[in-house]
Amino acid sequence: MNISIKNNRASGRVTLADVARTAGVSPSTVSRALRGERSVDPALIQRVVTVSDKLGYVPDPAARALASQRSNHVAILIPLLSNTLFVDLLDAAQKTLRAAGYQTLMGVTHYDSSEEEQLLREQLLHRPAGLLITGLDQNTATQKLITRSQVPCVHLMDLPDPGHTEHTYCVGFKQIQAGAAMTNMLLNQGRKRVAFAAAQLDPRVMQRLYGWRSALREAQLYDPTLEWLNPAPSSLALGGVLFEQIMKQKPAVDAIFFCNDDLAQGALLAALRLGISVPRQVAVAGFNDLTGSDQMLPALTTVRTPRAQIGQVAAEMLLTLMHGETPPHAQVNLGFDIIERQST
Amino acid sequence: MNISIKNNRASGRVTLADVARTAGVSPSTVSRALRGERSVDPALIQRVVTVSDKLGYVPDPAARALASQRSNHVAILIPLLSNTLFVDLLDAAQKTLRAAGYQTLMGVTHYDSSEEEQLLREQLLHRPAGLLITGLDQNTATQKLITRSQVPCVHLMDLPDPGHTEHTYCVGFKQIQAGAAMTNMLLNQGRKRVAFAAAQLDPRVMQRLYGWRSALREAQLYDPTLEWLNPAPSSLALGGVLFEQIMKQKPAVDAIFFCNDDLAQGALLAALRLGISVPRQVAVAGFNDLTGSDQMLPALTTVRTPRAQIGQVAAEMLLTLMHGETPPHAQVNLGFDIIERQST
DNA sequence: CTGAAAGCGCTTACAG
DNA sequence: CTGAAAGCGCTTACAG
Repeated sequence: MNISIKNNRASGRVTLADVARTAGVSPSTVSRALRGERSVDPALIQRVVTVSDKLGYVPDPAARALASQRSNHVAILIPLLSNTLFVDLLDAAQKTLRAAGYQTLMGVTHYDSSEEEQLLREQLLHRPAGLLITGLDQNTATQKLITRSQVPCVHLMDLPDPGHTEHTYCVGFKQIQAGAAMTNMLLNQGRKRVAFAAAQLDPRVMQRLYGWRSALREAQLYDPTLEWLNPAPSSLALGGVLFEQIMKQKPAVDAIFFCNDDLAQGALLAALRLGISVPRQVAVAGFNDLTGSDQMLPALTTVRTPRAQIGQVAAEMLLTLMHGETPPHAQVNLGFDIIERQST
Repeated sequence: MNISIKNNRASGRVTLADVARTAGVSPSTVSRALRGERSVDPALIQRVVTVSDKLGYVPDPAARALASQRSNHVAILIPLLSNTLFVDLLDAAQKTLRAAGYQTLMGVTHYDSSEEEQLLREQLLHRPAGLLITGLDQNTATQKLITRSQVPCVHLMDLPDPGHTEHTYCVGFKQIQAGAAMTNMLLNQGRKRVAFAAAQLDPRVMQRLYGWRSALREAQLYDPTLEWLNPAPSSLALGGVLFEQIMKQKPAVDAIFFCNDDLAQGALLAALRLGISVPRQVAVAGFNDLTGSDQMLPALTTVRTPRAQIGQVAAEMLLTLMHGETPPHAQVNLGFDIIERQST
């Protein structure tokens, strides 16, 4: 007796047809039963599942994708892999999605909207079941691609202004509010000359800048010469450079709010090197609460952003959408926390 | 006239059949021409390519995968996303692979060999064209999966002992040599009581430990009580803790070699907090040259590992393998550099 | 060098 | 609730 009578294909793969034959039902029924489609006799479901398990049947994703025009891939677009922020997002989303049976297709845009568009085009070929995309600032072509593809999409990290785009799904927090909140905290501590130092200058960084501006304007302390905007990529080293520049050119500054923790950490290390006392002479604040910020000397005051949670909640919202259901809220605000440590 | 006479399918998608019809050749020929198969009339290739471009034809990956039993996915398995080391690997590999038309399927194993096995099983369902996998320490089931799948595979970050596994493709460096080299450098600087502090304790960390041991044994300075091995995940905070422990319990130690830079950075920050002078009282060395190590105070002496290069070269080797060719060398040693800074 | 035909392994209207 | 049939869009022996 040859066991292979159950399965006479060359590949050795157990197919849906094998399960159907063994269970004594049609392939259609196996397909429906296994996908949990309603309107299949519970007894049959039971039988099909049993046989399927016994034979060790696993559906072929390619065949499924071809027939249904929808794969089990979920595409995710992030700007960079060199910023832990986005890696945390990716990690959390990927974990949630995998648990639900989806494979993550990652794309790195390098903050380049045409690269983003090209990447999306490629990913769309795989007919992803869903799409996760960082930010709200896609170019027109990309927006069209998303709309036309009909693929459910959730945006990460930011929220639109109220009134606009009610139909855009997103999970994040108000960057502008976070920028204002940290600035206000510094003002409440009695700081009068608060600089804003930023790199990369992506749309979310700009929002934080606007928050800083509005808080200072409200306090009648806005001084445009205290904006230090550098389009270069964010890094520890650049933070040190910016810090030194500011201290040299604006010695009266009594606080510096950096748009990202790596810059602020670099500033703290530069302060140690230069013998500048933080926070006595100048307060230093960061953004994101990245690894190491709590270990710095002095420990860094920063804004803790719920990026892992954003990744997870966005993935869950996407899952809902992919099931054809409507999430209770199209926009989810996960907020942020001001973490006061010793650097301010 | 309706342009859609060229294409009467509901999906609106331009298919290979559309190209064949328009070019006046058979689908087989289009398929062959587009995949650059030898033995197609150059004139026909020309014609097919032109028509294909004009119609904007893009092959459907799912159909291709189903028919050919091979997708354009490349699976990559890494332990963690929270260690920049692996993210650098992923980033470089992904970049190289994408340029060659492949989509990266990432799997995060959490240093768990049965999770690794499960992940690989899932990835194999997508019939990847190639596989990149961190380390050489897969469990038996995983090894069998790889072998049976016939999918070309390249291992990352480590090299096998000479003599064994000539048929295992890998790109990395000798972890044991790197461990010994850093230890010898410390000894050459006149250090006599060199501790080794490690976390995570994955196979590569253990190799570094063996390198440290052998160097100290050779110098007749080996002291087993100077091994600080902690299985917890590596982090800045843990580095600080280990540093404090060692200094308290082994005050005579004059150098500490940490198995990873995050630990060493944490140690440096702890030293600042505790008022312990580095390198005067104790030298501190790390491993990997991660972001920020050059910015520390004092700047961290470490082993620079060519992880981005490893990711790229491994991807290139995999590409060769996927084309059915044999790479000139099955094992590529990319070496490492000792970076002497101020902490030693 | 080229084509007709079968097949990859599923899903999904369409009937019943 | 179930099944027969067509079809998803390619590739690949097999002939010629």
